[in-house]
Formats: sequence, C-alpha cells, structure tokens
Amino acid sequence: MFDFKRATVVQRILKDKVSIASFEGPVSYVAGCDLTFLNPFKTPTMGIASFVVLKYPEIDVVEKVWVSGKVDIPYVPGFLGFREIPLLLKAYAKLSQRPDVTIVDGHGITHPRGLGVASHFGVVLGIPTIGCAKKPLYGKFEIPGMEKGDFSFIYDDVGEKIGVVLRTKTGVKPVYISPGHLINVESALEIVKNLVVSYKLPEPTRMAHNFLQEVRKHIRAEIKE
DNA sequence: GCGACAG
DNA sequence: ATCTTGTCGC
Repeated sequence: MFDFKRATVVQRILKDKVSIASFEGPVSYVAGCDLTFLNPFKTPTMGIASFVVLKYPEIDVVEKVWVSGKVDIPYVPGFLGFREIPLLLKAYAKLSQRPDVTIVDGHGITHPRGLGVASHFGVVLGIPTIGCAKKPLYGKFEIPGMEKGDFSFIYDDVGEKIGVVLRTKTGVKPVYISPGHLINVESALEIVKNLVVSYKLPEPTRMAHNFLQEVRKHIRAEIKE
C-alpha cells in the first residue's frame, strides 16, 4: 500500500521548488487536462487522462490526446498528485504542441502543504501551471458576489495571498484558482478569466472533461462486445 | 478530541 | 471521481 507518511516528506521537499512569479513572455497555447476512472472507488482501477490544447486567446482547439492505464494509488485528500500525475505525464508526452500554460483540475498552492496537484505536476515537468478547483481545500476567503466576474482572494494562515475564488457564472458556485508553478495569483486569474465563455469551468478544463466522457463511453462499449 | 477533507 | 431521469428555477 501507499505510504502517505513518506508522501508528506516528498511534498515538503517539492514545495520548496515551486516558483511563484508574474508570468513573462507570450501565451499562445493553453492546455486543460483531466482524469476519469472506470471505478473511482476501487484500487487499483483503470484511469483515462486527457489533454486539450487551445490557441490563446482565441480559444480554438489545436490538439486533443488521451491515454489509459492502471491507477494504483487511492484518492486521499491532500495527496491527489500522487494518484493522478503518472497518467497525466503519459498523456502530456503525446502532445505535439507544447502549451505555454496548463490548467489542472484541482488546487495549486491553496493546499495544506502548498503542493496541490497543479503545483506538483508543474514542478515535476518544470512548466507553468494553474490550479482550478471546484471546491475549496485550504485558505481563508470571503464568499464572492453572485455576479459573473465577482471574486475574492484566498489567504494562508500568515496572511499571504495564495489564490482567488472566482464567480465564473452568475448564480452558480464559484471556482477556486491558484498558482501551480511559474506563475502568480494575478496572472493565473487573468488567464482563467479570458478562458471562461458561458459555463462555470474555463474552456480548457471543460473540454478536457467532456472529451474524456466520450472516450470512456467508447472504451466501455469495446469491453462488452 | 473534533471536524474538515481537491478528484 | 461513477451510476442515471426527471425536475425545479432563472
């Protein structure tokens, strides 16, 4: 079984490698990634990962890839990276067009030890990443206004600004954005805002998710007959 | 000791 | 995160 005690040590080491700085250079391609499981409650189980690369800021699809494989680490809050990163790396390796920034489904530094899946993934590859989660995990914040565009910042226990709660759609639950690696809160917020169209989730994340539903449907059809 | 806890 | 239809509200 997986040793979460040692995993904590690994997280503390990797956390020191996370770089938070304003994003420099042009952003021409942005990617979104996601994972789905045949049975998320069983371990091991089969997982499927996807990456969708979009032209920025046009939001035109450039490339979509997916891979499947065995996932043998269970989901435990605070250790999502160890469960999802192996497949994410496998999928990322199939990309022809490397993104300038990658949005990961989960938290970045808004994590108990400052190393959510987005930061973990970013450090492993040494690439810029942004965490975009659907539920809070760590940090203090005020509930933002109900209109699309309303937001409030997330702070850690020493008052450091580590993320932002953004209402991406009027009257709908907000998303939690934070730097993963090689970016800061302001740049992360700016990029995500430009990728939100008319749904709760930014397009890269949404498309990576929808693409997986399609793939999983086809895979299960093959397994039967 | 108790509650909270991304996907 | 998965399995699933209808239904209520803007």
